[in-house]
Order: sequence, then C-alpha cells, then structure tokens
Amino acid sequence: MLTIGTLSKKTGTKVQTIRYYEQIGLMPEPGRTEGGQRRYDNAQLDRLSFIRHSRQLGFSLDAIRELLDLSDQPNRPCEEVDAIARRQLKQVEQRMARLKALRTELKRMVHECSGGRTADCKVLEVLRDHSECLTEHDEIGA
Amino acid sequence: MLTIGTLSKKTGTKVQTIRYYEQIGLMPEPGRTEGGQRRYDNAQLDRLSFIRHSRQLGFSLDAIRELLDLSDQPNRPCEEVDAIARRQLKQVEQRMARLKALRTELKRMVHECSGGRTADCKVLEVLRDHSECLTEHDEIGA
DNA sequence: CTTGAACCTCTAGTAGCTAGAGGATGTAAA
DNA sequence: TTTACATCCTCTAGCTACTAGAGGTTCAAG
Repeated sequence: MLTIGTLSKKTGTKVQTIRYYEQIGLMPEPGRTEGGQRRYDNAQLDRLSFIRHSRQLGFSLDAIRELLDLSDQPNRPCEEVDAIARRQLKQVEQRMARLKALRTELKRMVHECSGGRTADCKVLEVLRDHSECLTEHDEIGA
Repeated sequence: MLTIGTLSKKTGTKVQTIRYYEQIGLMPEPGRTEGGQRRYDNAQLDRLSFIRHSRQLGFSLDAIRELLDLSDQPNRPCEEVDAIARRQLKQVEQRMARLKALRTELKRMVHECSGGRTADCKVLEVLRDHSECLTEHDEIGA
C-alpha cells in the first residue's frame, strides 16, 4: 500500500494534483487508514501513470477520461482510441503551424531592431501596425 | 468618438474583453456619456490594436503591459523592448521543440496501431508504458 | 413616443492545476 | 511512552485570459 506522497514521487505528480484528479473523478476514491489517510494499490499507480503520460503527450483531461473508459473495455474495437489520438495529433500539428508563423514574425522584429530609442524601435512599430506583418496570425491563444 | 461596439468591430476584440482589459488596468478608463456609456478616441483605438496584435503574437498580458509602458517613454533605450521580444521568441521556440517531440510520438502511436481490439491497441499500450517512448517529453503544459 | 439594438454591472464559469491556512495522523527515535 | 516532526487531511482562494448570462438601462432612428 502506497501513501499519496509515495505515489506522488513514483509518478512525478504533485500530491495536490492527485487529490484534484480524485475530486473530478479521474482517479477512483482510494482506501483509507483508520485515521483517514489515503492508501493506494498498484492498479491505481498504473492508472495515474497512464494519466500522467497522457498529459505529457498533451491530451486533455476529457480525452484522458475517454481513453481510460475505452481502456477498461478490452473487447471493443480500438477505432475510437485511434480517433482520439489522431485528433490530438492534428491539434499538435495546428499549434506547430501557428507557432511557426509567430516565430517568423518575432525573428524578423528582433532582427530589424538595431538598438536605438524606443521611439524608433522596430519591435514596437510592428506591434503598432499589423500591416507590417508578412504572415497571417489572426487567432489568439492555443 | 467610438462606442465600445464600434471599437470591438474595428479591432476584432470582444466587448467583454475590452471591459476586462479596462478592469485589469491594461486599457485606461474611457470617457462616458451622461447615461454612463463608454466613448473611445483614436488613442485608445491604437492602444487596443497594439494589445490585440501583441496577443496574436503570443505575448502575455503582463508582457504587453511592460511593452505599453516602454512605448510611452520614447527616449528610453529599446533594449528592454528587445529583451521582451527575444524572451517571447525563445518561449515560442521551446514550445515548438516540445510539440515536435509530441508529434513524433503521436505519429508513431497512430501508425503502429492496426485496428484490432482495445486490448491489443498500441496507442493504449504506449500510454501505459512510458518506456516505449523514444523522445523526451517530461514537462506538462505550455 | 416607441421600439429595439446596444449598452451597463455583476456574478460565475472555463482548464488544470497550485498554494496556503489550520489542524490531525503516522512513525521513528529518545 | 513520550515527543518530535514529516506527512497527511479539508477547505478556500488564486492563477491566465477570457467568455457567458442575468437583469436592467440608454441611445438613436422612425
């Protein structure tokens, strides 16, 4: 039986985060000692590792919930699992494309500024006037 | 004089967001009609455009606050501005590197799964066992 | 003068945690 | 056995950057 602290160390997940996952129903309620402290078994360690690894790969908690559900039903076709993974891959690729455009623009800004006063600063000038931009970067966030 | 709705359309920023920027002190308090409605001038339009464009380039609101402050002091050296931009560029590059690693891993997962039952699903297998991963992707988020 | 779009404030919600207060428990050494 | 102290507990509030909605008021055109 593992304490929450041990589980935390083994998975690299903060104690608070483990309790949070329990609260939102991603982790099951563990057993408790007489004094009320949580005690975990290996199944729960595996589950948390799965969650943790999925998070590292950028899956949302909602997606992870779906993946865990599917993982619990071994005889279903894995098309749904694949679909979730492909969706994630697509999202990652979209973000990369966006970041690439931002990098281009930022590089140009930084490059063109040759260190005078802020009044003549190319960086500020570009920020003031969108028309100086070469690439599209309309959306915000992600 | 512009209404908040007109300002919203001109900059592509939602009305609620403009009020939010005012609340956190990023936009100054505008003039008001007798009835209490906000009215903006061109300086405020410029400022909001600046904010909007900076957001599109991924700057945080805190960074934008710094940029606006510097922009208001035309005689200071623009090194600080450059530093902020370079910091942003670095962050973008870090995120890109991370996404690249994720993409590699996700592609491999999706590729190796040939559509059987979830019990044999390669995607789930990789998620269960980090050691199957080739790339590093320790951090979460960003 | 009426209508209706646009405005107002205020509260609460989103994702995915993180931090801290204030107090209880578990364990190992003295 | 007592004491020390790390770890645990619950609960609340905070973070970024908005977004949505309730319930009510103002503006401008006809």
